[in-house]
Amino acid sequence: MRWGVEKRLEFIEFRLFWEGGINRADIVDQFGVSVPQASKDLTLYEEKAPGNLIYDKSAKRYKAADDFKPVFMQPNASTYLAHLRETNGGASGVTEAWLASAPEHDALPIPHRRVEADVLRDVLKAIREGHSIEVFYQSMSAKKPSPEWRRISPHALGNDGLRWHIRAFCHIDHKFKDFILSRCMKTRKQGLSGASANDDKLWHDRFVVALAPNPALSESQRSIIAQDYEMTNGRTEVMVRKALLYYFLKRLRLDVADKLDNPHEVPVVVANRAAFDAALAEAMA
Amino acid sequence: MRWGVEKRLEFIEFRLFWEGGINRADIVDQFGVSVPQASKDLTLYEEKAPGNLIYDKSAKRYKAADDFKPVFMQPNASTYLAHLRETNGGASGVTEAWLASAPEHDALPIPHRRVEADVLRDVLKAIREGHSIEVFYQSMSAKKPSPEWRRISPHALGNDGLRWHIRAFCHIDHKFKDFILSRCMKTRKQGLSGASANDDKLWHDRFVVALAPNPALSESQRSIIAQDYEMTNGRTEVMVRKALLYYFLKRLRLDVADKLDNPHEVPVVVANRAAFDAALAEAMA
DNA sequence: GATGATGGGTATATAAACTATACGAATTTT
DNA sequence: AAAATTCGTATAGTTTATATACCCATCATC
Repeated sequence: MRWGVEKRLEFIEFRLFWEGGINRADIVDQFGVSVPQASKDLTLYEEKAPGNLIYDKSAKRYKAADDFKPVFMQPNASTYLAHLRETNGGASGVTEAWLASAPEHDALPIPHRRVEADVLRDVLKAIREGHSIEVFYQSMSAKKPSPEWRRISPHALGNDGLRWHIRAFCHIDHKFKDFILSRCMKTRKQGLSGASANDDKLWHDRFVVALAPNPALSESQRSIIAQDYEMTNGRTEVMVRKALLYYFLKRLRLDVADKLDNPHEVPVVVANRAAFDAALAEAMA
Repeated sequence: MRWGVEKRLEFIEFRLFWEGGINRADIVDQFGVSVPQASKDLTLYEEKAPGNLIYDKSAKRYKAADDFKPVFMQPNASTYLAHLRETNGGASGVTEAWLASAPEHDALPIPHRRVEADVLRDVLKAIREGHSIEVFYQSMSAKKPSPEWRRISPHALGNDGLRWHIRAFCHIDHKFKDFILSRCMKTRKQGLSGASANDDKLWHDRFVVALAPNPALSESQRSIIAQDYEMTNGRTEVMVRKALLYYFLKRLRLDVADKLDNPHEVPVVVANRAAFDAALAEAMA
């Protein structure tokens, strides 16, 4: 079966599962095929996935059968929700509007300067080809009130939950650091790499964070949290790169749990705190 | 031009821009077309976007010209980064692997129970068709140590930055509330809606949060933050639904800024704090 | 400096996919 | 009862893609 046909069948199934029904017109709109072709696609889908399709004459619409069994996709809530989130942001670029009758929804607005496509493209190239590059970077350091050109040897990208960083060797400070992608305004001439990606110990080393339900919670609440995090024996372990450990602490509000927050707002605490603090100190050095 | 052809040209352009080069083999792998067809596609691309394509005989690979000008897509860093993030999570479902030579990357792991696809599907249906539904829900309330069936009339989905909520009228408490999607284990019989979506005042009302650079920062740092957030006159305004206001506070760590964090970790503070607190109190009532 | 492997281009005949157009049937709206 | 909508399907013709074949350039290896 050709790629285009396969995609259309996948689309039919996606709509059936997530939105409950589909039309010839939906297919025509999405793929720009003719009406007879859309008919054929629906017939073909019925052939490949017998019993999934029921035509509701009254609604003039195909509906998913009660015992609907997907064959062209694995229904995955995360995927659907990711699509939904993209819908929000607008400007989708490559992605299609697979979601027609999306529910009303909203995500927390995270205000931020946007990343320049050309900058990202050049950084990706430097990572791929293993060379250094100069970025016109706005540091937060008090000594550097205006942006300046800095040579870096990038080797990876990291996301701290709110924004993306470039993980790179800094040719000025002679060590590996994070550079916030949105603070890179321009790039210019490439050069030789200043360090091997393998030498970035904090990036490659991971610390195993042990999380346990907040002891300030009642026993029944703790057991709920244990289920929520799919814990075994009241523990769950999360591998976190040492370079991301600090952000992990902040994002999950693990630092304020016992001080400020209502216990039920901080569901989990770090169980191996001593080791965690040691690893964090190492990462911050 | 047919949809399939268009997609392949878009793919060629995507790879050229973000990964710097493309091969016949890439097209064959991605779309399952024959080798001669991939050749024709590349020729066609050159026709439609003259000058973008340069064949590097030595690397045996088409490369993007220096003055590459995309015609089939708008290069958008957010889109690329969203793709990258999906790569991390695995289990992509519908999305394709447009990224071949993705850079090394990692996102902060956010541990959580996964959402059941069937539950989400049923909730979406209830929202779409405007009826109520029973969910087997694990509340955090101390009075309800084990999950129980609750009838809700959902009307929207909300994301607090870490997880998705159902925004719904609760038939037990007779008010609109958030239900954490991953804590809904099962669903069962539909019923009549208990309230109109329009009556959810906290969902529809938005509060305009005024953000300003943290005054604890130096002047030069404040101006950097102002650029970062694309502020005008040292202010930026963010519209936040009152139902999400509390999460906004927590997620941006606006509550701990002055108490716990190093100023340069909390770049912005709320400028209209009195009004903010009033709106928050209203939302929490 | 011949040899083979690899990656690209192209020609031909054939097959599959798709369009345009047309017409008929079932159902709902007016 | 008439009009509109949505489906299905048939026909003839076009476009797209395949399979197969053969040629060319570059590069690594012997």
